[in-house]
Amino acid sequence: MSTALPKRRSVCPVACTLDLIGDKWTLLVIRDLIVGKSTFKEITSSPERVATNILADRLKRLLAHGLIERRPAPDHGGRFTYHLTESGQRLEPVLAAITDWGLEHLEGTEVRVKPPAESNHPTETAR
Amino acid sequence: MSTALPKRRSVCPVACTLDLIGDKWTLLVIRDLIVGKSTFKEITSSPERVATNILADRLKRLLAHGLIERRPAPDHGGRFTYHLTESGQRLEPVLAAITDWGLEHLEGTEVRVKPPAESNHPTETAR
DNA sequence: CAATCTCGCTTGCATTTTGCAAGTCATTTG
DNA sequence: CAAATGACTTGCAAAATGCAAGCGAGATTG
Repeated sequence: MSTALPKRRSVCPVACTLDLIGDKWTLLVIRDLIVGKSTFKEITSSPERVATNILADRLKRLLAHGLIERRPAPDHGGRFTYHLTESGQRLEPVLAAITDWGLEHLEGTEVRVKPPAESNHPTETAR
Repeated sequence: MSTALPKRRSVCPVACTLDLIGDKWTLLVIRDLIVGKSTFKEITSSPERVATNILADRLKRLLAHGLIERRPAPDHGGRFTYHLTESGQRLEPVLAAITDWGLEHLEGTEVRVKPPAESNHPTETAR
C-alpha cells in the first residue's frame, strides 16, 4: 500500500497539504490524536470504524512525514503509542475550522469529545 | 460516477464534513472558486490539472449539496458559471487554515493568487 | 507452563474511485 | 459552412478502499 506520496501536483500550499492529509481518513486519525487517543486500538474503536489496514497505512504515512511520532508504550510489552509532533499539532486550526463548518451546516452533527485546547465559538449551542 | 454520498460514518462534524469535501480535489475546486474562477475551463486550467470527468463529478456533488450554484453565462451560449453559495463561502476559513499550514510546513509552497478577503498572518513572508 | 487472549499489524481479494484519452454536442468564430 | 472551442460524457486501466482472515509477540489464566 502507498506510503510515499508520488509527486507534487503544484506548488500551491493547499494542493500540497491535501497530498498529505486530503483523504477520508487521515484527518480523523489526527482528530483522535488531538483528543488524546494514542493506541492503535483506541483509534480503531472510534465510531467511524477505520479498517486496520487503512489505519496502519495512515500511521506509516504520518510517521514518514513527521506529523506524528511513536514511543514504546510505558506499561505494555512491545507496543507503541502515537503522538502528534509539533507540526502535527499545528493542524488543530484546520480541524477546528472543519468542525465549526460541520456543526453549522450539517444537521445532526455534534462533538462528542472536546479538544483539550481552546474553542472559539461565542454562541454555539452544540459545543 | 458517484454524486450522492452513501451514508454518514458518524455524527462527528469532522467525519461528516470530510464525507463532502474530504478528497484530493474538492477543496481545490473551492479554492479556485474563492479566488474568482467561475468556468469549467478556468478550473481545468489550474496547475493541478484536474481531469474533466473528476471536475464534472465534483461540481455535481457540490451543486447537489448546495455549496455552489450555477448560472447561465452572461455573454456566451449554453454555458454556465459556477459560484459559491453562502455555505460554500464559509469554507474559506478551512482553506485559510490549510494554506497557513502548508506555507509553514511544506518547503517550496507558495500562494500564486490571493483570496479576495482578509488574511490574518502577521509575520508571514510568502504572503 | 501450556493454552488462550489481546493488540498491532499484514495479506488476499472484491469493490469503488481515480486518471487518462478519446468522443460528443452545442455554439461561435473565421 | 468548416473549423474551433468549451463543457461535458464514456470506456477502460490503474490505484485506493473495505472487509475478512491470519499471524506473531507478549500478557493472562487455569
